[in-house]
Amino acid sequence: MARMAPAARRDAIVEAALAVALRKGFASTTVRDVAAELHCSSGLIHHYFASMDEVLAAAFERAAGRDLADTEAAVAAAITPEGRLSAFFGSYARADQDWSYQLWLDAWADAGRRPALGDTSRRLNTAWQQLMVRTIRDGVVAGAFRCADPDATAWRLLSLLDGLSLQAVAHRGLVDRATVLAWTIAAAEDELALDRGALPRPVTSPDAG
Amino acid sequence: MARMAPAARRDAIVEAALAVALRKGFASTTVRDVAAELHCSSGLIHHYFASMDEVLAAAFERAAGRDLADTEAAVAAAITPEGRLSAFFGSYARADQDWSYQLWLDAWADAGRRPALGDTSRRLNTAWQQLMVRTIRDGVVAGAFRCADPDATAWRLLSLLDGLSLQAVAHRGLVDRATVLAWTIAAAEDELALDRGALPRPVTSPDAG
DNA sequence: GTCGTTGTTGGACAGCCGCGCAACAGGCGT
DNA sequence: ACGCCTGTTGCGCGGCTGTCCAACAACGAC
Repeated sequence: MARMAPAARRDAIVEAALAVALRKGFASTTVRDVAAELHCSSGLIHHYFASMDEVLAAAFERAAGRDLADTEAAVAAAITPEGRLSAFFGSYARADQDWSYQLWLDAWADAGRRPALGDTSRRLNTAWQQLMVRTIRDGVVAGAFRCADPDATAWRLLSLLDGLSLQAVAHRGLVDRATVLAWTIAAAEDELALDRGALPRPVTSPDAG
Repeated sequence: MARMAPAARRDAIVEAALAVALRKGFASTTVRDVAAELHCSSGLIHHYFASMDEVLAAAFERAAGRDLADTEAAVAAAITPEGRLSAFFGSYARADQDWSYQLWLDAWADAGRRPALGDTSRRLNTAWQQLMVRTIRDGVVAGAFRCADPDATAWRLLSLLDGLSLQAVAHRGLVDRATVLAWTIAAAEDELALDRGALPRPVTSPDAG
């Protein structure tokens, strides 16, 4: 493999680790997988990271951070409060993100056993909830929503979304993705004192496989 | 290790696997761990189970099945439809059950990677949902609840409960257990066209640790 | 052009993993 | 008391893992 600047190489490693993790899951991503993805030797990974754990932690942070940024961008791009909230849900429940959501399942399961991963997971989960809190607050200020406790409402909607998504991903087919989205949006309409149908249904790609 | 009757030995293996899994998670529970827990040889486990996946599935089935039976008993013991539904929530969200819920997190995360565990998880999750469906239907027949689609309502309430419980267990302290219970009960009152406060608040033990 | 720094290699290593198997031993029917 | 049945052993296999390291090569400094 061609010689690279340290920063760029480090970046490429994280990116390759993420690509593999998205394909075959967090738990079974190995040093050799990452090396193969990068077409480099396995030793190179350890030249930049003290341990495989660090590689995976960096990959998780990047994946989750990127998803959050995507959702933030989708929310910011919408114009009305209703559109912003729908953009949040639509971005969160994207059909092509099964493996991305699997990363979260892994993180939640291991949070209690691996402190570093647990901290990252807690931090990013809270960031997601706070993004929804801001979206709701803006809507309340604009007079579009009515909500007594945006913080609590955000936790409830996010938890409903997580709980339903969990079934869709872990038990494929038990609950389908379009239903997850429709139910969550309906719940949001109830929480925010909106008429049924007030929140636009985001366009989603069809289920894969 | 002393000779045992096949049924008893099989039982002991499942119990040992469960003990280990509670300590270190399904993903990193190995044949040798279980053998050590039982003070027997690793070969013995494979004399009773075709694969490690089956051992873990059996262990999870036992733990989750026990919880389900407990909840069924609690539901059956209550008299009014409102009492039965509250008993369901109270039993599900018992404060001393962090370890039990951790098993569910592990099972959901590994469901996509271990077929037998995935099947068991799916089956028990559905059984839980069906228990809530029956509880709701009985209440509708008795005239206590109003619900157009008990099946959908059960999935929504269960998913909200799971999503909130997930935060309580994985990110200890972010959401506390009493809040999880209160929010879920309030959501149930909305779903079933009940007045606020119509569902009795179950008594729960205080948070541990 | 030469040298030194450093990104990169690829194999060695010890330690796990699930699984299978031949041998051992305890209890039961006879 | 004998022999059979079967629960039990513990080692070995192939394959995988993370980690380490001596050798190699590309690039910049001088």
